[in-house]
Amino acid sequence: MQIKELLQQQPAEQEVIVKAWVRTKRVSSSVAFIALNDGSTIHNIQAVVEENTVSEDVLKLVTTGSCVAVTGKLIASQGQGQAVEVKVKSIEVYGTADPEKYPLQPKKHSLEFLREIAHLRPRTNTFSAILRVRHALAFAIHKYFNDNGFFYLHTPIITGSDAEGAGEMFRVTTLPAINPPLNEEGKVDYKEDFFGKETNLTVSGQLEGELGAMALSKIYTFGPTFRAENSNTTRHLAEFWMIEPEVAFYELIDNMNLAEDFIKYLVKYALENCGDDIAFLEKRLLDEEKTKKKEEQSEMSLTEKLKFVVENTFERLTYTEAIEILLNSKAHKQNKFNYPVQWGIDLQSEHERYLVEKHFKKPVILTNYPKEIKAFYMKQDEDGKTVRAMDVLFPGIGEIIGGSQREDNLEKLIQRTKEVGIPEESIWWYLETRKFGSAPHAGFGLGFERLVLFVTGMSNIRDVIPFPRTPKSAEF
RNA sequence: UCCUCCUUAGCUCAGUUGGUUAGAGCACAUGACUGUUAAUCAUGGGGUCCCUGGUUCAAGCCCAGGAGGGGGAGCCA
Repeated sequence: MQIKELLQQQPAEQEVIVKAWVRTKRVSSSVAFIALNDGSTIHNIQAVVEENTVSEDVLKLVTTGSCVAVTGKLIASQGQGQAVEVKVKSIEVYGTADPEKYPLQPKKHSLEFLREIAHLRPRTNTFSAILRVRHALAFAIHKYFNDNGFFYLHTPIITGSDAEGAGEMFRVTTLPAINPPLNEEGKVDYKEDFFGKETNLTVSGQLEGELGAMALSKIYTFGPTFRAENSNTTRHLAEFWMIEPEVAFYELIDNMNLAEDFIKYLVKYALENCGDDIAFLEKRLLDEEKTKKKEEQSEMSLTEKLKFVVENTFERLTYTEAIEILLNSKAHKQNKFNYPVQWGIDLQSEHERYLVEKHFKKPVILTNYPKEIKAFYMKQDEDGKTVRAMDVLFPGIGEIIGGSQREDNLEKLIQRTKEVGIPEESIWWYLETRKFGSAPHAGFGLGFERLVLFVTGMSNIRDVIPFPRTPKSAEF
């Protein structure tokens, strides 16, 4: 039985076996207490070893980090702090952990240090809580879509199109790194490569997702995504997970409604199903906040923040309206922005942060951006200047969703590909969806780790994925 | 990639103006203690001061280069 279940049992001296890792051991002359955790819950179960039940030699091997199977009786706890505990009959040690060498101590460790021991950090309270929340959110994503008539479409991880324009790509090749075959021009001859052409890891499943939506109407993808950008920030990974719904017959407004409903559902699901873990993370956050200056401390606790998102509507406004607000802001008038504000600029983090954290103090959906700063596939507005793009901006995280209604008019789409320099033949299959039975449709990409960041209240994206891949870092 | 800060015991960090044998808390080991909650108390062991080179009678401290890490920016999800 897992500890999560055991802690909910009525203690009636029934025999139980607990297989778990030792968190701490406290010994006095006649009794020893062992805190055990198997990752099923944030809570430990306490095993009580009374004198002469377990040999000294065995008890000596029970140290922080070791793995044991404890057999005993489940009884009501005599001490404070827990309802039940295990009165130990015997202990089998599965694996020892030399206390001189085991890096996790029963004390607070810095997140930076834990990142260096990513193979062991799931054994800490903080990371096991994060991983359970991460799981719950992933499950809720599938549940939401399934319950709403969406089909899970598996888009390829290896792609032959380099036209998505979402960022630098990782090359996939079986050609030798030294002396690869060359063509007549002296360049690498990809005709000799495994796929007979240049291939990369996907930067987005969207283009293929659209193909699915043009047949199944409502699809979503949820898979790993790769960007070879040299990004060194708290919100970027080289390998991350992205959710991309794509829906036929949806226009921008439907897309916004979906995005808002979807996020609220996920946050609510976490609140309802991960209460213990979120409570733990909230406490952790509170301790951390205490070390900060007063003005930097957040006004809301983690739970309050999550409830606030669930209970309030997201602010919706156009890019043009956002620029107006920025131009009329004190920050702009007092020259506080590092980047000047003007219609046509790509909004900088400081601008987004002003809108979300200072002006509206809630999630914001920005729409109808200038076409020059957005992707070629976004549907052009009637004014010829803007496109039906939408970004969902969250406090502390920035862009959590980027999406749009797609251009469904073949001529207009071809014209845009020409303007931005994408060769038609490289995405002929994408263009054909507009040639045969085209339909209005829309979709978006949600950064999974950014969502997990928000729900857990963590601040570095490397701490919400088990094994982060970032520039110069792919250990584990 | 740019800006900025950091690197001293297993962990978190202190280390004065460059000056003898580099410190603390926690962890760990040993002992004490009839029920603890990251137990408590006592004692003890533990150091390539990130690396390379330089300045100096003398470098953890100053200078140059490099490596690793944090935070911010850009790119985006």
